[in-house]
Amino acid sequence: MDIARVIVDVPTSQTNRTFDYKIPPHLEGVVDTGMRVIVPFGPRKIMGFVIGITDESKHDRLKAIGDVMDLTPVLTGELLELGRWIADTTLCLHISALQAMLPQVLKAKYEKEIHIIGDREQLPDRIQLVSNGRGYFPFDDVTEAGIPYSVVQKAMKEGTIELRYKVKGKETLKKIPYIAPAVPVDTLYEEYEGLSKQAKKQRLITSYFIEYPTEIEEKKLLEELNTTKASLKPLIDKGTLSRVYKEVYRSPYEEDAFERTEPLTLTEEQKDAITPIWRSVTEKRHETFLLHGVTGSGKTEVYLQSIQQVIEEGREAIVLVPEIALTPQTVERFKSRFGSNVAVLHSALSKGEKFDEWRKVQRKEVQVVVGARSAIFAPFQNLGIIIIDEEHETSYKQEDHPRYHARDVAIYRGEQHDCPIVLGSATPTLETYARAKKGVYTLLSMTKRMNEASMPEVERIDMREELHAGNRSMFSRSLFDKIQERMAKGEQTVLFLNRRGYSTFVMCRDCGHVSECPHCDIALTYHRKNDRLKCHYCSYEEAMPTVCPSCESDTIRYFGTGTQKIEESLQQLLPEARIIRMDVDTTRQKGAHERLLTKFGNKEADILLGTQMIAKGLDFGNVTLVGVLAADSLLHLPDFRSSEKTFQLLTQVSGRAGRDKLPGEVVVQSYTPEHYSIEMASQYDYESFYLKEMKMRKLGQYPPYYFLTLVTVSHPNQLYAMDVIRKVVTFLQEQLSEETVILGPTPSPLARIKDRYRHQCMIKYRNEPNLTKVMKRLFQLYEDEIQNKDLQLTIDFQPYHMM
DNA sequence: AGCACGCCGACT
DNA sequence: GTCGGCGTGCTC
Repeated sequence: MDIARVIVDVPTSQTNRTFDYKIPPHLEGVVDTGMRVIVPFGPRKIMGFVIGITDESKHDRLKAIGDVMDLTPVLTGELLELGRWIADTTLCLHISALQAMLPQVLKAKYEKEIHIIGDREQLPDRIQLVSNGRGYFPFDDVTEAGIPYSVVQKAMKEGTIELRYKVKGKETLKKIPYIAPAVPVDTLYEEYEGLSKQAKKQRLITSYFIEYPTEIEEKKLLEELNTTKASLKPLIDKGTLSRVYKEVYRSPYEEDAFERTEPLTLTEEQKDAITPIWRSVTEKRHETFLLHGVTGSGKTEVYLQSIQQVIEEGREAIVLVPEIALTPQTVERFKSRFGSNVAVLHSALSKGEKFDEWRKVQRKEVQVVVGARSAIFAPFQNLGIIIIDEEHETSYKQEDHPRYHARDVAIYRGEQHDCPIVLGSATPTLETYARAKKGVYTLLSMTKRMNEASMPEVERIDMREELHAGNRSMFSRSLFDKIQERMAKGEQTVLFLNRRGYSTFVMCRDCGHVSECPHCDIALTYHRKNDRLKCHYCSYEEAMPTVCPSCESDTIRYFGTGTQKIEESLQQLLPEARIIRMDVDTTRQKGAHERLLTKFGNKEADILLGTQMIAKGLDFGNVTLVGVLAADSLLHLPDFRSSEKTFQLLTQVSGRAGRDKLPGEVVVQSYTPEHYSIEMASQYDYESFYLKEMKMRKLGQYPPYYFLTLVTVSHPNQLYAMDVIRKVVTFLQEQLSEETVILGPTPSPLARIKDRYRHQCMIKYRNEPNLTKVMKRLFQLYEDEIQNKDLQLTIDFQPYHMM
């Protein structure tokens, strides 16, 4: 058993297989599956994952593993299996699947260096110059100096220099210095006696360690004894004391800052919901639950007490929360129940912080992880439950490689660990609800809000009538009156504006010219910070024009997110109102999101005006009015899920009103208030919406009746891309069944990105058991063009965005 | 992906 | 002759 099977860190289809390496004697018993190793690969050295250990190989003349990068495996056996499964089902490279399961800092970095090994005198002058006396230096220095590679090559042949490849994978552990006595107490006494009378501080320090002969954090020691490093240094130099660095966790959340909460008494509904979950936990049985509970019905308490049960049984829990809802408020609810038994993983943490939280899991220091999508890969070995809150959120699907859906991964892991999965939502996706109705998932319903609160009354306003009545503002008369009422009573209002299309673009008012990216078919976005225009898809940037590039008029200006405009007009109508605006502009800064919410929570404002980001998780008791300014802005997008998204958003937003004792009220403005998604959302009638929408989906042959798969082809040459997609469609028509529908080929909605033309086709099918196999063959068919002709082919199973 | 190797046209 | 540009093939 001295051969390791390794997946190498070379993301291309040609190396998408294992490579065998000999385990050298000094690493025998050290190398283990799931470890990262450094291996020679051609002339260089690269990182690889050991996915198996055997005693035979088809290859003779194996190279040996260079070194290990981990002392304990970073991937468990189960995660290695999961990686293979993700690669198989989403058709991504095996290495990409493995990398996706680990924190960013564990990704290897590579350095190429030139080492001088021969006589310096014999070095070519130009290299001599670059070396500047150094024994080795980065390879890039040579390239930057404009020295041709042949010069390097020659020097290598002559034996004066050598190329060395380095793999850097040292994750940055945060270390802080501790001071400890380096000699026994008796010796400390002697040292103390030997110190001169003038060395007051040194005597003080020594006497401290005579009294407490254990290690102490350097900072604390110096503070306590009111001294500085200067007096510590001679003691360390003499060898009386020693400085040791100890690893610490970067702690984004101070543990003791959370007041502990006790489990609340469950309502009847909550009890009914939690009992089957508990049963499944104790019986160690995999089962997927859909916890369908109206906003404010206390889903979180059900999660918390389910987790409690899991912890008591000595097992572990993963809680997924949408990125946008992963606010300190959410985290606090888990931290205050389970304290330091919780690790938190989300994008707002620095890479180092994420790694530290991940390591708490790896070292079995916590039993609970709360995090966004990628937290589903937490390396627990004894999972007792996986909870996915706000199951309908689209952020659970990763949009680039690997294109996995956290829900699918959760169910896969649940099967492996024989544990339940809980999908929670007030507005489940139709796919999920349909499965619950079919009995694939177990449906648990909670229809009442806690503390007897009723759902706020919703008033639908027809903005067409407002217009007829001569009101041309963004605010209906009713909404405006109600805002004023709240202000008079000292209560608060949340105003919600759906963003449509792209945030801030630049348009000429004279000729309608819109500044677009020269490399992509998309409008440029205005960045106020440096007064420049930027492309969101490539890194293109240009200065904000002062006159229109097309007609030279000076009426060119940028159009804000809408929230800005509304803020201005609202301020005009209500000069005394204190308004907080939350959108991409005001929350770009780190921590701004939280700061604004705290401000609003402290009642330092009357109105909170914002986009999507305020739809979730806000829980302010003093908010008694919620206004939706343009409910139909999502509705007319060319997306078969637009009705569903509208329903979800309206329900979500309405749930923000009247969370506490005060009754809430909701005003929904739209130009089509009679649309079923708006009407049924205002009546909180999920069931009717579901039935109606299912009919629409059936008619349109959309999910959940049909599955979708999107195939996109891109290439710098448009004709070439079109030619390929046409052939792809022909191929698919031959390979797939009669009933399967292929739409297209068509240009993608974003027809050009980074100077690449994009064409797509959509596959709609009911039953296509061999689809993955067919798609694999499709990849093989174009392997050469992908490798050598700059062709890109992407396949997205169950796409969320049709781009 | 990188890198070597080989073939080609284009320069000092 | 040597420099750089690309196409091709390989990495245990």
